[in-house]
Parts: sequence; C-alpha cells; structure tokens
Amino acid sequence: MLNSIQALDIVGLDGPLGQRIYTALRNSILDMSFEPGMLLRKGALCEQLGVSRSPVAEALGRLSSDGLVDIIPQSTTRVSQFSMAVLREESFLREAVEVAAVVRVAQERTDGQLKGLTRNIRLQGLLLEDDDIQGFLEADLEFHELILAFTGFPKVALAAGQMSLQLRRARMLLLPEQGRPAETMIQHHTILNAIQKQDAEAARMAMSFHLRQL
Amino acid sequence: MLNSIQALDIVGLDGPLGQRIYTALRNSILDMSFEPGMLLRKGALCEQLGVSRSPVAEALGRLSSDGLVDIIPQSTTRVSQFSMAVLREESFLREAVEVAAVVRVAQERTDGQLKGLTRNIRLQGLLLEDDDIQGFLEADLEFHELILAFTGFPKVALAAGQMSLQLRRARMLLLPEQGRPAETMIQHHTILNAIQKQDAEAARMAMSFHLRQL
DNA sequence: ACCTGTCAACTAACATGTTAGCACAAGGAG
DNA sequence: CTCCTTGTGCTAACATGTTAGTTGACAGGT
Repeated sequence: MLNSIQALDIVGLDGPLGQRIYTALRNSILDMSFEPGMLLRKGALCEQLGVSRSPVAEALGRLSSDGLVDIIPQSTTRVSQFSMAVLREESFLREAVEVAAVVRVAQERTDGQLKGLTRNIRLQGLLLEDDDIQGFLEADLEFHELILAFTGFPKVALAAGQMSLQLRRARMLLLPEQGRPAETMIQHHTILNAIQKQDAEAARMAMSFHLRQL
Repeated sequence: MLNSIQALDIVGLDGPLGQRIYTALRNSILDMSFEPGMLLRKGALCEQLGVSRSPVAEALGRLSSDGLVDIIPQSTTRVSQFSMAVLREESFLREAVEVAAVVRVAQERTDGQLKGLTRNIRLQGLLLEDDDIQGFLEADLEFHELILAFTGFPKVALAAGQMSLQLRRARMLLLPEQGRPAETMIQHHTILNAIQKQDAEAARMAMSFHLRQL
C-alpha cells in the first residue's frame, strides 16, 4: 500500500499556501518519501493538509511543469518515473551550465571568492577525515553552488537546480555507492587550482571531467 | 490607456483551457502586444475570453514562474519589465547550452544531420538574396533549433527556449537594427564548417563568438 | 502646505460546487 | 472463450462564491 501516512507538514514555511504545498510536495518527492509511480490523490492531499483543492491544484501544476509528476488529463496524477534518457539529458544541461559558470568565474574571480572556495575545500577535507560522509556531500553541493553564485547571475544557480531535479532524486538511490569521495576531493582541488591560476581552459576541462564521473 | 481591445483568440489551439490561455497570453507578451508594465486584470481577461477565473489564474501562475509577469500578492499583476541584468543572464545561459550542444553535435553528427544544416544554410542564402529579412530571421532561428534538436535530447531545445524568453521579447525591439545579416550568414557558415569537419573546438569558438554578437 | 490615520474599493488567494472525460469491470453477443 | 458494449465510479478541469490583504484617496490634525 502506497499511502503517505507521514507528516508532510507545511508549518514553518512562509508565503502563500500554494507555495508552501509546492515546496512540501517537492521535498517529499526529491527525498524519495514519495516513490516514483505513486498515485497522488488531490482529495486525499487536501484532507491531509486541511486545505482546499485550489492551492493543491496549483502546486501539482507546477510540479508537472518541473517534470516531477505526470498528470493524465481527467484521470490520475502520479509521481513521475525515472528514465535513463531524462537523466542523461539533465546531466548534459547541468554540465553545460556549470562548465560555462566555472569558465566565467575563472576569468573574473575576486580574491574574496577564491577565499570562499578555498575555505569550502578545507572543510571538505576535515569532514572526510572524520568520515562524515553526509557532511561531505553537503559541502560538495555547496562547492558547486558557490561557483554558480560567483557568476554574479542569481538566476543561474536557480536554473541549474531546476534542470537537475531528477538527478537530485536519483542521487538518493545510489548514495551508498557514491564511491570514492577522495577522488572527488582531488577533482575539486584541480578545479580550484585552475580558478586560482585564472586558467579558464583548465577549469573547463576539470569541471567537465568531474561532472562526467557519475 | 493600456487596454487590450485586440482579439486574443484562443480558438485554433488544442488541449485544456488553461494551456490555451497560457499560450495566447505568452504570445501576446512575447510579440510585445502587451507592453511591459501593462496591468493584467483577471476579471477583464475572464470576461474577454468568456471563461472563468480558474484557468486564467493557472496561466498567470505559469507566466509568473516564467518571469514574464510579476504578481504582487493580494494586489495586482502586470507584464514584467526588462532589465539589462536579466537579459545578460539569459544570454549567458543560452550560450552555455547552445555551445554545449554544438560541441556534442560536432562530435557525433550523422550525414543526415549535416545535410539538414546545409540545406538550411542554403535557404538562408536564398532568402538573403531576395532581401526577405523576416524569412531570414526565421531560418536563423531554425538553424539554432536544428542544432539543439540534433543533440538527441528533446528537452534541451525546450529548456533553451524557456530560458531565453526575455531575449525573444527584447529582439522585437531592436529588430530594425538587427544589422548585418551578411555577417550572421558568415558566422553560420563557420559553425557549419566546424561541424562538417567534426572539429569540436572550432565549433565551440564559432558558436560562442556568434552568440556574443548581440 | 504636509503628514497621518482611517476607510472604501479592488484584487489575488482560497474554498466549494459542478461538469465532463477516462478507466475499469461486469455483462451480453458472436 | 473472446470481443465488444455499456454503465458506474473516480478524477482532473472548470465555474463560482468567499475571504483577506493591499492600495490609494480623503479627512482631519499639525
């Protein structure tokens, strides 16, 4: 039985109801609490959340355009399945954006930005020594987000996140075999060195290689 | 008075009402029939289209997440303004994706794809000889879409279109001074040659240069 | 003349009632 | 036994009523 007995709380979030419900559902799907293929009944969700159908419908509509749920007109709504094709597609897009970002950052980085990245790398090293894999993965994520943010384009980090939603979900599945964090660290170092030397071409190659590891 | 006396027809479109209204509004905004800053009154739109508020609200919500309209909570909704910052941001994203696409296509193109691009280029030449600027611009657009499609990733062309919505709107403004179509043709030729020779690096540079011309 | 507090009008956001299209199962004809 | 039909139950999509928050103008005080 695929029923969501769990909390799915929308307290502690701000903004309009629709936004909060969207965020809550999105998180539940991304962390695999809602398994792919699971039916999403509007009525049940409304009852569970104590709201009416309008904000739920809005949230589901946005999730649909995100590709996280499939809405079959006049029929049912379910959490979307994975497909290798979509995953490859998102990898391609993510690489396109992140590589462009690292090239730009390498060209016009400030010393402050370099310092921020260096500190993050040091943190990664410390967490790795302590075998704090969870923490390491978060620092890893932050490393990439820092680079995206340093482009000076606020929407870029957002777009990158938006276009790799399925990837984030898939990562949950193969977290155990995430494999060699040590290698990841080395690759991050290579990227950082290229940025430090302002060598755009080296940065491009390093980031491209790094992102193709998965 | 900024009122939309015009038709804004939603006949001749398929799918659910919300989808049709979304498309109609989107087109009107992109071709500048709806000027930036123009108020969009839900009630007026409903009356004009002969539908109720639900599908209109859905459409406006999607336009909002596209960044084409700004919804001020509990107050008003208006067509979003331009800003150089957003335009630069979209240019960056578009370049990131199109450059990655052309690199991939250059590496693993088929003869059929090459033929398609060659034919498009020839068409561009013919249209230019006839001084059919409008037709040339359409062929130009198709050239880029062909490359995006040849990646084999259907969502890539979609994503590229989605992330350069404001650019499309801005292009309407500076259409007259679009300038030297002849130069554009030469750059397209350079890109095509690189793809034909399967020279990924040359393709990257040619596309990057081409997209920075505006 | 200028600032300020109040209030009325308008709007998006939310709730709820209604419609229409799809899926699936049971039943009947070939 | 198989295939088509029909009918029921369910769902998303749409229409409409209700609520709450914001804006802007006007009145009154400074």
